[in-house]
Amino acid sequence: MYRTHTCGELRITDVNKVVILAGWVQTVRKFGAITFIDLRDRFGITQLLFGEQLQQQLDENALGREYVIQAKGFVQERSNKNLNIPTGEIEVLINEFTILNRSAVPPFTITDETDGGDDLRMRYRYLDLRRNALKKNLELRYAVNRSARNYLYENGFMDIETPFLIKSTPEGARDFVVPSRMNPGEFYALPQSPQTFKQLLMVSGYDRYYQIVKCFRDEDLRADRQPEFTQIDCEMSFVEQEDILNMFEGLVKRVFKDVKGIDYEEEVERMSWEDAMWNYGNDKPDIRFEMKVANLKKPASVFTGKEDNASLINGANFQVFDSSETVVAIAVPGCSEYTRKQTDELTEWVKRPQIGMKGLVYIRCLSAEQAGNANGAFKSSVDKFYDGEKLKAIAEACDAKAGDLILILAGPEERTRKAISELRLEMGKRLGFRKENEFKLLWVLDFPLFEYDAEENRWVARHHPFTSPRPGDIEVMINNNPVIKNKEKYLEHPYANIKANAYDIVLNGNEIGGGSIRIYQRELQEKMFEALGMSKDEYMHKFGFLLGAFEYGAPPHGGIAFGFDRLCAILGGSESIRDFIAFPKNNSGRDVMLDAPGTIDKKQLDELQIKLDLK
RNA sequence: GGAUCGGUAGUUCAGUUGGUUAGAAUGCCGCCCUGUCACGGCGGAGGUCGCGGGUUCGAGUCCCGUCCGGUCCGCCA
Repeated sequence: MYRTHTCGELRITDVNKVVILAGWVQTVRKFGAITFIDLRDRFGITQLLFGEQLQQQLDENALGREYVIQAKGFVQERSNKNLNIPTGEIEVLINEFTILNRSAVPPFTITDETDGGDDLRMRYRYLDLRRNALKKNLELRYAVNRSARNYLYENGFMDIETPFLIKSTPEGARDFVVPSRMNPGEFYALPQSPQTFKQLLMVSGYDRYYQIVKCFRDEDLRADRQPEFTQIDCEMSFVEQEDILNMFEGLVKRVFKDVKGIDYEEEVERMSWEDAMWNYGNDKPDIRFEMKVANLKKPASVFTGKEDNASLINGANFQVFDSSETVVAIAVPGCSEYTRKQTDELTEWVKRPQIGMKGLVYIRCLSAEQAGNANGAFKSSVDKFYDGEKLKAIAEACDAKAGDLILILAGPEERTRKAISELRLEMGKRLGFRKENEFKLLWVLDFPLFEYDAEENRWVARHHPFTSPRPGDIEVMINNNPVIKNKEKYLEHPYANIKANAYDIVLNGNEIGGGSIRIYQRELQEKMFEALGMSKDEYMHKFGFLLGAFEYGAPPHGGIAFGFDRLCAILGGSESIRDFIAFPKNNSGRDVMLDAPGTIDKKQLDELQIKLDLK
């Protein structure tokens, strides 16, 4: 028997018990005739006390950090207690010990605040995983997993595995491919998601399917993006959007409860995609704080149902505003006393290449007290062009209050809207509005079904090609020719306004899941493929199996997929999903511990009949 | 594909306008220490300044190239 207890188990009530512990040496503290050793395993740390009679044996077999030892002794109350750890009231007075295995000196300290850099910790991931921080993350990940499975099980969902070796369907992300030895010259693709399989399962009648499943996309990485990642993939039959929203906000609430102990009682807010873009500049707004975008000017072709305030800023001979497609602003609360240095710093911030603005206009809304008069005052970087009255009108349009700092960006629609969204998030962060322990959910609905691809002059599916249009838009889709005759005026094409029967669930400004009600009729699915510019030959070749299945009684169905890694990261209060994956890849898609990917030998290539022709 | 920041002791970092023998902390090794828990004290070892080239009397420092790592843009239905 290696041990009678774990290193996190013993308490004051265990005093006088004879115990055997096994684990890793965390620290050795030697005091001449006695030695303390902190012994660590996954469950905790227990202090061992080696008395005088063992010192000679210790001198002959020096214990280094991370040595694996087994030690037998009896539990005694400490004379000096350490109330910072659960086992801190006791220690084990050791009679005998064995070194089970030695350890080389670790390249970094295995402590909560490690001295190791990212790269080093990745290369020695098996050591990094011994640290509390990563252990807590993986425990949290498992807790989310269990909570989701329990909820789905209780709601009649069934876990069904789907294959990893499937067919390449180059709509959307790039596939990872796997050569087939038995079928020379042919390749499997790894699934970007089990999308078509779960739809086929609905056709087969396996209503309420789920899977916590690896998905693969061969695209460039980010801190929150891995080439292989995990989804909670779900699908239901005989449902409409409302059923899905209820079922899966229930899932997230259950995870909050089980994992964080949070009762999320308020109703989950819902917002149209158009309102999200208009008010936040972003399709996944962080609604923990307000600071909504004020639309001072917009191009005529977008947000056709919305009104801007162009009359307030046009015609003042301020070229920047007059010549810009879009002028948007936010009123930052309580920042009217920003100094020139601070506004200059913000200007530099928006001019960084990632944001790409040419400059920043600000208006300081001084309170009566700050201005030293009864009415307050407005000080701006554009005082030359706008007098006090005009600035006041702009401030009102921005919903700014005395004491606010209005920040205004101007430029081309898409980039400027994105920039104001980034600026809003940055200011929210600086002002402490993005609280780590506050969680706010949001459904974003009514996405456009199509996006315009200027390079290929065609429509691409915003979500994926199996997403159905909103019920009212099905007719529009069927009755119109998808071909775009006038590139410049693609926004006037009927397809530009078709909305999808799709939904994203957003948590604190992060998309944690998304899904749609699917197309389940062959004719509409064919129309969709045509709309995306595919020939009949092409879509039959790629998706004939699905179209065939739709002819045999496909039920109405829809579903959702959650980004499991990202959900865990957010619940764990981290920006990076890598800390929540046991063995992640770096930002070049490499596993630096394995040094993968790697070359394969000639024999393997020959068997696959593959010849390399590297450029 | 592009931008940007970084690479100096085992590790995390500092290193001035280019100038003597490249420093600190921590870790490691040795000695001392009976109540520590970031133990303490004394001593010691430890460097191809990522790599290659260039400028210069002289390069960790400046220039060019390259490799590696971080972040971001494009991309990611």
